Amino acid sequence: TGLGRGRQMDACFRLLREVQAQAGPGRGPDVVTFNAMIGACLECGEPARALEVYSEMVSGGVHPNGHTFSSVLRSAGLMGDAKRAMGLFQELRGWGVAADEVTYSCLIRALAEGGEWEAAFQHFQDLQAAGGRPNVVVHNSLLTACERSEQWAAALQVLRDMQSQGMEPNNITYNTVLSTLAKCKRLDVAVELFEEMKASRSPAVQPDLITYSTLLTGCDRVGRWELAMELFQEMQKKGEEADVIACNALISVLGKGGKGGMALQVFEDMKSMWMIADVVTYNTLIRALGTCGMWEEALQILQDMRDVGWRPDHYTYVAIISALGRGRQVERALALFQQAVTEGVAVDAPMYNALVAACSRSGQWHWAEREVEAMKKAGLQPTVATYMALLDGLRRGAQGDRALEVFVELRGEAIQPS
RNA sequence: CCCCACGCGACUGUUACG
Repeated sequence: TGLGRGRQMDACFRLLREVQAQAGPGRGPDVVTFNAMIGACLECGEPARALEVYSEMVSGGVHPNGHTFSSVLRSAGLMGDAKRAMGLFQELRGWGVAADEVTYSCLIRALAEGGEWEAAFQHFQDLQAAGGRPNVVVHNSLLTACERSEQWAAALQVLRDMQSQGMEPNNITYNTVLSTLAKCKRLDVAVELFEEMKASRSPAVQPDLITYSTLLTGCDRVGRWELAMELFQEMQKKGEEADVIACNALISVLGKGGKGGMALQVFEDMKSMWMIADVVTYNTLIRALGTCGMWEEALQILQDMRDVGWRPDHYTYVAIISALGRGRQVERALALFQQAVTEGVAVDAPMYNALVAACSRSGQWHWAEREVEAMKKAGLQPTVATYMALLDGLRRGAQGDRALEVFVELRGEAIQPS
């Protein structure tokens, strides 16, 4: 466990093998040993290896227990593998292990990550039907399932059910519902719920830093930067100290609102508050500036980012290429794309899409065509966004016939036109 | 033998490709 927390996976495995080598009658790795190993794999961000250890454990005749299953269910969740999670839950039954609240929260969480919100509800109801009384955490996990699958009405219903059953929702409960509403662009409902939190008599329910950040994201989704600013100030007035995540969310919403200058100001304020701007901050700011047409400033921020020692990642490149595209700076966009390749940053569809869009916006439809070809050659399937960017270029270049051909082509690739 | 202790598990926010 200690080695796992210290991200020393290899050392964990060496230790496990050592224990196995010294195994004798009544001596050797037991459930707890294996559970600790599985937990260490999770700690190190290796859910697949966690599942391998589990297989090794059961094939070695060691009986898994409840802890084992919660960990392997979490592993399946991290891999977004709902099927596997359901299979593991069956295995738990086969071993005669009792499923408790932790087991259910992990199972529901795994189903959530796999997008299987209906299955999550099904298991939740099974638990209730079996006479179980899911606790707050299990409810919150179910809400996470709603959040991931963007089921805001279901999420609200879960909250109301909790209240009518006399179960005390906590901040996490409210924040998860708010996040669902934000994702579904229901800021109106979110604000109502926020008011409900403020009016709550429960000490466990009071808007916190996460509540405010969630609302900022909600504002971002619907382009309400003024409200976002108000909320941010209200938060500070209440003594909640803004963190990097909240500032990043604020920068994002300001960018979408066309307030590049204000976004830059937030960035400056962060520095004066000794806050460490992280990679997300830089990426968000670059995107914000790009959205506002401020590509020169965006390039400057990219430089600053490097100067302070951050490595641009693929979000950075997508943001900067798209910023340059908006500024009709194709050559620069192409150069930066090349740089991404040189630096070993994974080139994916979004990056090509931004590049194709940059070509198109600059009126270089034949370059756009060339990049789409390059994309295919790289083994990447063009997406709707790719075709939209390409069609935009053909439209600008008055290439009607070619546009029709491309349209037929995309239909043939079973791409759903918007 | 009993009691106790120790070791393993769960929930919320930030950068969406056109």
